[in-house]
Amino acid sequence: MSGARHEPDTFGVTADTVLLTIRNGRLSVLLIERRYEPHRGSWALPGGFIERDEDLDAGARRELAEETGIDVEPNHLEQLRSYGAPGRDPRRRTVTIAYVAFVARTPDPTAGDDARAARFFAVDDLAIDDLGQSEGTPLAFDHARIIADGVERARAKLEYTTLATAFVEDQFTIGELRRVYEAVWGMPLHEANFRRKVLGTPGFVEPTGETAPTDGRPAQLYRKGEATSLHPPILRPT
Amino acid sequence: MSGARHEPDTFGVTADTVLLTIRNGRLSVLLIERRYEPHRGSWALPGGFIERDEDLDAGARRELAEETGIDVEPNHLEQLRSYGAPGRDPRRRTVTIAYVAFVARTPDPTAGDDARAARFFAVDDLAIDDLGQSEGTPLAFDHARIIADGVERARAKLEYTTLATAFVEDQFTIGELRRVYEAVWGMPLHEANFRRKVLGTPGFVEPTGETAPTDGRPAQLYRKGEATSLHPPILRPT
DNA sequence: ATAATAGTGTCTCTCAGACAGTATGTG
DNA sequence: CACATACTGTCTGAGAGACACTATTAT
Repeated sequence: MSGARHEPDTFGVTADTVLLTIRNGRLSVLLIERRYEPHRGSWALPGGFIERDEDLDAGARRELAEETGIDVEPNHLEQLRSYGAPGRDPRRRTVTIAYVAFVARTPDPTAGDDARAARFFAVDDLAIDDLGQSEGTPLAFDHARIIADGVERARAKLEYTTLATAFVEDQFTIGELRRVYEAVWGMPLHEANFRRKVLGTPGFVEPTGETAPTDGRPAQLYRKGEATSLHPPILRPT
Repeated sequence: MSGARHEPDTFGVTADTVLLTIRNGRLSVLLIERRYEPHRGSWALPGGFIERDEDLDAGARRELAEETGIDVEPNHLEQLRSYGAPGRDPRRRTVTIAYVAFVARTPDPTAGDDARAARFFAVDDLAIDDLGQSEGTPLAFDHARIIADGVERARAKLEYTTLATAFVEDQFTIGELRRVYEAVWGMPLHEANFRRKVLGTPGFVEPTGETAPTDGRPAQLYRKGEATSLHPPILRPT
């Protein structure tokens, strides 16, 4: 960090959150429709300016709750990365600290003051290309790029952590867990091998002894185990 | 991001870089001794305030060069994460965007204006504990934690990317590459299996046809291949 | 009965780890 | 020669992918 020779330039600092969940079997992200300029009427990530004495994580959580009514546990929120290109916000120089959150089913979002609407979009429908541009719904700022980076974080973390359990209810079946992987990775998985890998990874899941009805044979219910990282990892098929 | 209802608080934004290299077979980080308050006389990461119309990456690179005389290629610099706890800088509210850089041998650093000295420290000698506190050299701000996070990034990236080639010269032997892994991971690797894995990963390295003398039989020289990610990964032994 | 999903058993191929042995330089 | 490092060959065990088969529900 620099010495005190000249007064440093000032920035606005925002926190924007990529909240991901599975809706109707599809990986989905929570967006708001902006009520104010800039990008009024565009869809954007929920977020806003960090306050003077507020921790970054707390600010992300507060803004998410204010704009969408959804409150996430602090440990379900993790920093993604920061975006601060000059000109990314036409008002003034800003840096945004992007967060990702992974949740199971939530209550329907309710639009807060700064938002005209708040709802989930299936990530596929946004059709974000390699350059971080959405070919579907136009997104505010550089939020298409941020969403793409957040989705890639989720895809990578499924491989070597127990993140998938964040997307399902407290009790869940192996089939439900598999459908999380399939939704996030966007590909079908081999059912029998998936089961063998999950049950063969100590601490990933624990049986509860209960069963749940399905469209076929009822399934054993499990809950999240103590492990947080997977050894060995469950790798994406090539 | 919030609407325009109230004027947002302002932050100073800095970029600090964890520049890692291998010196004397040990993973080492470049630090400067601070000339000015706060933390005058403490060792710190090179970095400083981002300027008004400057991209974050460019600011990190500029500050690194100003304070240490070391200029890194932009593609050898990647964002680590941001740190912005209230009170982390006693002067004013700041957020720092931390970067990591991975380089082969560099010219010796030369202390710039804000630094009384600049030199490399073996990461082990800093003895950073799980809480991100250095038990050896006292470090300014939250830089011990940032260094620990940067080192963990390097350790993780060796597994699934060709990052190791950034730590060696343009031409290198398999033994040199193995010693990079050993220095970063802090453990000896099985020589024959390491060779088999590296040569069996398409695009990791390409033979040059030349040889280099060693303390034993001369070794084939290789250069970096086209691959950037490793399939399959080279996993850390348990 | 069929359809649908849960769950088991097993074969094969790849690959990591381990180890033995050979090759080629220096002192 | 001994010594050091580079390099090769091969065995074994773990695990991924593929497939066949059985189990248990609803309709």
